[in-house]
Amino acid sequence: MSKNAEQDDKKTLILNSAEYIFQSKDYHQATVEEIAKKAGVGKGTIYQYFSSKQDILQELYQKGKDEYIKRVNELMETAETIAEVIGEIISFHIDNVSCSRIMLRSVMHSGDINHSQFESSKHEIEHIMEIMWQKGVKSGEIKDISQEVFASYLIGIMMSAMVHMVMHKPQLIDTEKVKAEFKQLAIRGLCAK
Amino acid sequence: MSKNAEQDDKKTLILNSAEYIFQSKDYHQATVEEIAKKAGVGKGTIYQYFSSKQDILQELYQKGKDEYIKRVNELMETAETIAEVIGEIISFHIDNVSCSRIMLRSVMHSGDINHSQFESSKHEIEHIMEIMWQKGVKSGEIKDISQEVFASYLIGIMMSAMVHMVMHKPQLIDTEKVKAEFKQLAIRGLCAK
Amino acid sequence: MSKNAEQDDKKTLILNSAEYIFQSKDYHQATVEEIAKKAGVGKGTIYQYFSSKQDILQELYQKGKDEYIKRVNELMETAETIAEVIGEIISFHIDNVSCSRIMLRSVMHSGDINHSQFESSKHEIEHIMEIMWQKGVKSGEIKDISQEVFASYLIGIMMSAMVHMVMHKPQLIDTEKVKAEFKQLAIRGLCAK
Amino acid sequence: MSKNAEQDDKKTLILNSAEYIFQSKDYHQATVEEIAKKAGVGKGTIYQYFSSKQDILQELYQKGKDEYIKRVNELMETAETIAEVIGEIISFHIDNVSCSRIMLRSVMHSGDINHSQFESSKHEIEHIMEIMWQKGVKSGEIKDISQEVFASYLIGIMMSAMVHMVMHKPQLIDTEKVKAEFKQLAIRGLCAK
DNA sequence: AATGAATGAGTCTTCATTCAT
DNA sequence: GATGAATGAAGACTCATTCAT
Repeated sequence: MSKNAEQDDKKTLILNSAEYIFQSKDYHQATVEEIAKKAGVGKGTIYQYFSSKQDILQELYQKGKDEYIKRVNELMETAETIAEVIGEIISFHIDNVSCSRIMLRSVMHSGDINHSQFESSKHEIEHIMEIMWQKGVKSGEIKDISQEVFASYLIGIMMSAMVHMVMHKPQLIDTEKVKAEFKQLAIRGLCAK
Repeated sequence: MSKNAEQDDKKTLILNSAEYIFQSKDYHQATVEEIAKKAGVGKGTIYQYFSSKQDILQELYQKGKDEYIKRVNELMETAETIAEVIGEIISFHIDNVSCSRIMLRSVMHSGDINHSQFESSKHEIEHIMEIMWQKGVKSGEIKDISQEVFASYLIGIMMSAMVHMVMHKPQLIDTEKVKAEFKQLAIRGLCAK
Repeated sequence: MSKNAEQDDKKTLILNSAEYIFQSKDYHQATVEEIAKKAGVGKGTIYQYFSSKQDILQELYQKGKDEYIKRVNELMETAETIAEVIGEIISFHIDNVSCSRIMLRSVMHSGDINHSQFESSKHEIEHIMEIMWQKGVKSGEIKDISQEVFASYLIGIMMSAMVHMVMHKPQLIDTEKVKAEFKQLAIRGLCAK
Repeated sequence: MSKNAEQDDKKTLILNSAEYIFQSKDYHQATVEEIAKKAGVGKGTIYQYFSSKQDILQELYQKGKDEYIKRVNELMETAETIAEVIGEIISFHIDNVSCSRIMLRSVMHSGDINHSQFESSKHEIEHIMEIMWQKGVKSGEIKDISQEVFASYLIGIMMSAMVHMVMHKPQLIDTEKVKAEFKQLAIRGLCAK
């Protein structure tokens, strides 16, 4: 394995550890030491891969958002209707709770995330949603919903799916049934018959 | 003004100041000194009305939740259909962004709020949603949505509304138009024709 | 009752309250509020009779010491032998534990007491002990003990008595028996046969 | 020097610094910052070796008491008479003023020391004094002093030796002469002829 | 004169970050 | 490169003291 690959491995290791810790703890409640311990490295090592604690959150957020955007773009290319796209996005959120959680946190304490970075990814997400909205309007699926409300609504549905997963014990949830219900709700709301 | 009223005034003053600060800042990012300064009182004064920083958050949360439950109960008594109830709830959230924000924060860092208090109010909210759901099922408005998903969805709509208010500059929003759109989305999603 | 007498009463009230509190608590652990509450007066009232918290301790110490010096001087005039004087002093300490306690505290954290005041009362006590020592040497009761050690020893005996009273539950102590034993110890030690 | 030894060194360094500070200041008057400065380390370093300010006092007390008990036990094994033991203990106290001081403080503000720890060491000391008393009674040295008073007396003598050292400038004291006098006093008091 | 609400200086304690090994 | 001991800035909280009523 090359030098570079090794480095990437350790960085990923720390990032995964941070993701795990941030799942149960606030950014301010999680300590760098804790993240280091979970990753099985020394506290100082963290600072060889990240310039600060903030930076870990930034990269985590960036990574999550990039994967997300990529995924949604793929969906948009293959899907016929936006009903289908929305259905897939909801599935994605239910299957990847931790990803949603990070994104949700970002909205809440955007203070912890570099402002300009937050703004730029906000635009990125708004852009993708604009495209979805245009597609829906063109296909006749969306009739009476403004672009702005469409975007907020979609985010809210994702949040509610996430809240659902967080509030109920995972083992008691029939994931497939929940996915189906949420899809129906979302699509029925958006797409006027 | 009586002694008691004065005391309530100062407590309310601090509570309002805290509410304002917590709007733009995380619990951990907001400092007691900051809250005091915003309220125009000394640091020590805070501790005459609250036992700790946590206590401020608790009371804020409690107050917000109590007002909310009271409001929803009132709505349920007067409204004819749950469509109407839901419409009013959405209006409420759009008009009282800070209230939603506090509630949303509670879900995110429930760690900052006394656990048993959080659990008990979770039950309270679940209970009220159960009643709404039953009402909707009885009236035939809700047909194919399970109670759990109904609750999560409703929370999601509220979040959507909140996200919308947070993401866009208040002065650029046509509040009444936004309300109408969100109501339509919610009711169309929930209430099968 | 005259104005002056009333004033003295309230001052004494506070002083007694402070004495009671300082019995179970350190100077720094006892709060002014606590002393006020015990005395049944407002916190602010304390500052009408004392310039500071320190001042309360000073006066308490002064009062205790003055009473003590007065008492010992009386004893010296009436007693025939210093054995008798010492016996009476020990009785006094066993009967007035709180007084001893204050004095002992003074030695320990002399930092809490105004330095020059402490020095001056130290001299006062040394002076009275010098007189006792001279009396004992003259009467032949003391033969081979230097004046300095005599003073320290006497203080030690008092401390012993106090420690005894502090360490054992008061109700389990046969006060008269304890007095007799301590007297015997002290006199036998000091007064060579 | 090994890692472990280094660590012990720094802990000891802090402990010594604290011992020095507590000599002239009350527990509450001494600040952690002061202890750190005296030890030549940062404030934060203290908390790598001690969990709290209290913990420093506890360890200091524990250490002093352990050394003391060990020393007295050694003396009891080698000494022929308890007169000899007592003499040695007095010498020890005069030579180790700071140790006595810590012990004396413990009696005074036992509130600053963990209660159960205080109780357990009280029993330890009482136990050792019980053995001394039994030895003295068996050898005929102690005739008419009860065990409880014997213990208090011995503690008092130690205190008086300590007070003597504290009250007089060290350089003006003829240590050997003082030791001899205190021994004579103590033994003559306890051991009836 | 009496009060207690208001205050902020002073403390302990935490934790992100640095740096010598 | 990896480490974790050392650090001090920052923050919650206490309490003696003041002062308006």
